Order: sequence, then structure tokens, then C-alpha cells
Amino acid sequence: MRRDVFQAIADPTRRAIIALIALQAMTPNALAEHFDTTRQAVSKHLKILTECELITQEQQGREIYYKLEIEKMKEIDKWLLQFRKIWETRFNQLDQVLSTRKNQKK
Amino acid sequence: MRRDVFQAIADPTRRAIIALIALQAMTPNALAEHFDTTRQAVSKHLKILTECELITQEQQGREIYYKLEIEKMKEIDKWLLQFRKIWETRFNQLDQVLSTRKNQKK
DNA sequence: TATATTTGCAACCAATCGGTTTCATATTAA
DNA sequence: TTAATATGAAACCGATTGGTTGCAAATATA
Repeated sequence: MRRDVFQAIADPTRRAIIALIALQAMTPNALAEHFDTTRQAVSKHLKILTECELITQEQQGREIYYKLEIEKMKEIDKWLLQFRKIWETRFNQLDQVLSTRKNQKK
Repeated sequence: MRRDVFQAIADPTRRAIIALIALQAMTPNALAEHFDTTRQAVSKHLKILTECELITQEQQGREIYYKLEIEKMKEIDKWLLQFRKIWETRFNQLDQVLSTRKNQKK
């Protein structure tokens, strides 16, 4: 069972769940109201998100509040770093082109 | 056929392909040497990456060089933005706690 | 021209995915 | 205590995934 952050955010419903509970912790029932699926389907998504430690649960009576583990989201950011370096370099190169043109105008 | 950037980066082989061609454009054969699969499997991954416009091809004789469209990678960065806001805010909050403690020491 | 190389595509396959319905369990309210 | 509510787990299902093998087409080389 491959279960990592990248596989977790591949599904649009899971991305929406993440975005929702990023704002505030929510119960499966409350979450399910936002989607066109059954509560059980949402529960399955929550299970997957829990398995890759993107979310944690907090029991409150018979309700369970799920909250985002924002630290785990940084893993994606970390992977992106290598590419951000590239596109920032290209931006700088473009910057140089522009400033060179400016100098030529002088 | 759902085909977006998030689904594309869900597979570890595809993430590796992206990382490789980020450094320099490569042919399917050259890429396949880096993996424990057939060239055809790599070709399938390239097709998926092409479909979501993460990579483009450039024919050179009978060889085809695939290169990364770094701009498309920014879509992931863009989605991450909403969460980066949160974790930066939390960092600032921690910062405030630390500076408050400093003041208390005075 | 005949042969080798590079590539994409089609057909097939087992495993996984995302969904459903049904059911069991735990907690709260009447 | 009984009924309602909130939840997770299991069994099932069709579609998709990531892989394979075999083949056809295009280009380069002998």
C-alpha cells in the first residue's frame, strides 16, 4: 500500500478536504456536506490522509474532529524547492536581459 | 481521463523523471536506463506528463528529447500558497512568543 | 538497399482506487 | 432504558493504474 503525501493530494476531493480543515478542524459529517458523495466515502479519504499523517483526529464525545498537520504539507514544499531554484534562476536571467536592454537604451 | 499536475506527480517514477529532465532534456531510452522498468513503461509515463503539459518534446533525428515545462510546476506552488500562509503565520506567532519572553526577562 | 536503432501504440493483466451499501459500536438524548 | 446520532469497517463493484509483450513506423547506418 503506497501511501505518501503526493499520492494523498492526487485526488481532488482529498485536496478539498485538506483545504477545508486547514481553516478549522471538522467532523466527517460536516465535511461530507461539502461533497457530492456519501459520508463513508469521505471517511475513506480521511483514513488515507491519516495514514500518511497529513491529518490527525481529536475525539470530542461521539464526534471526531479532524485537523490538518500543516508541518506535513511542507514535504511538498520541500520537494518543490529544487524546481523553485530553477524558475527563480530563469527569472533572474530574464531580469538580466531587461536590465541589459535598459543599458542599451542609454 | 482525469489528468492534472497533482495526479501526474503522484507516481514516484514520474517524480524522478521530472527531476531528471529538470537538469537536462533527455530521450526515453536515456531515461529508461535510470529505472527498473521497460522503456515502454517510461514512455507511458512520458505520455501522461505530456498530456498534462508538464513536459514537451523536441525531435532530433530519430531521437526525441523531452524537457520540463517549469512554468507548469508553479501550479503546485500556487496551490501550496494557501497553506504556506498558515505555516508562516504560525511561525510569526512563535516569533511573538519568543520576543514576549525576551521582554519578560528584562 | 538491407539492417539496426529509437520510438509510440495496442492488447492484455493484476492490483489499486474511489465509490457504494450494509452492519457494528460508541456516545448522547428522550 | 430506549432511541437517535456519529463514526469506522467490511464486502462488493466498475474504472483506472502501472506494468508487460508484441508490433509498426520512422530514421540512421552498413
